[in-house]
Amino acid sequence: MKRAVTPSTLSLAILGLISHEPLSGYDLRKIFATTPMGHFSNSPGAIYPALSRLEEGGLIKGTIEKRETLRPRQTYRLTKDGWNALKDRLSKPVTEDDVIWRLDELVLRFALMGDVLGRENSALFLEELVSNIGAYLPTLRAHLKAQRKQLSVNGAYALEQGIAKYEATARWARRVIRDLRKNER
Amino acid sequence: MKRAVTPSTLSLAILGLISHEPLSGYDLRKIFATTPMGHFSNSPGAIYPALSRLEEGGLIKGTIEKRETLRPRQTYRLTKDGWNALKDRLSKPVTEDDVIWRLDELVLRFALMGDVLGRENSALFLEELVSNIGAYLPTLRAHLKAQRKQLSVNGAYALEQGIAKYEATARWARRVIRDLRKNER
DNA sequence: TGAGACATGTAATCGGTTACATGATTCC
DNA sequence: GGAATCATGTAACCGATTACATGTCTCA
Repeated sequence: MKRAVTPSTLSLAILGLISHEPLSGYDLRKIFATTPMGHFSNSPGAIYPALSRLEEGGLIKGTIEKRETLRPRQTYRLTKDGWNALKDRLSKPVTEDDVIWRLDELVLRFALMGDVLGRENSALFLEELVSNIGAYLPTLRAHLKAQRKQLSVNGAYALEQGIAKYEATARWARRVIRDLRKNER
Repeated sequence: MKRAVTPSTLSLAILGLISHEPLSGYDLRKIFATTPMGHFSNSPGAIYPALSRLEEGGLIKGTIEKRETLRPRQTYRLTKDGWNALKDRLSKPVTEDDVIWRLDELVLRFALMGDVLGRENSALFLEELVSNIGAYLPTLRAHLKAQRKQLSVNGAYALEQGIAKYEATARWARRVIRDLRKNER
């Protein structure tokens, strides 16, 4: 019955969106197709199998609306296990590996955690993010300095793009931390 | 004999690195493991099969060094077809889809194109990039404005991170364009 | 003589992509 | 009645991940 659910980014996005309100596969496709929500394919070949896996894993439960008609619409909602799984994935500490390999997923986690973990925990998450970026940036800068000669001209510039991207993300995070704490009530 | 080669990002990275100097699978693994070169797995299960596919496709050719010994080292170099394929992939126009879905691959293309396409073409590539980012940013800002109410607090902030990332990349590109043109000789 | 770097591969598994397939409902 | 939108799915294929497997060479 219970099937292990692979913690893919897509499954996290689905859990997060469904936690907000019950959604059908078609709804999810529309969200991915028409909003800048992460970068997920809106192809049925990705979404419907993912929903099946989540349901087999016991994290979501589908209910058929408008039974009677053929081509019924099925909306999914989180089960208790699903809530726990979502909370776990959103609460994981931020690692330097996340910063290097999965920055987009970290931003997705932040986008989804508001309702689940609250404002102050969101701010703490961003503080972790800033601190990990702060730890990684010197590595990047050192690499640029040490390898300048071996790197091609364009290669060195590309590295600078990576550095600029992280600096911009850290600036954004610091600004949002202030905002979240200021508008606290 | 000739096998179609899927244009994955990994295959582009391999072609680009090999174009610079002949490399073995182990060399590639080391580069992916120890430098901030794109975000590629250094696992043998990804690299050796990719090399095989490229060789079957006639884009690269391996030569065994130190034959005699067991565990010989094999380095690969581009064939004429490989050069053409690399040039083609680096010369493709920048689309808005690339900007939305494959920004990292665009930066990789820039990093690799110096020797192949030259300085002025690199600058032209960045101009295309800047112009496509310029076309996409208003869409993103409009979405933020229009959806502000529907979006969760964190969701709106996350969108702002996306905007900040693109702005930083555009700033970087404009600076590099000036640099490339200034240091021209 | 043992650790660690050098060096290349395979096998099972799995998620995503692409393409295909089907049918209902709504609106002009 | 035809187009567009709503709505769900399957099948073939393929590349990446993970884990396993093997053996060499160098140096302390």
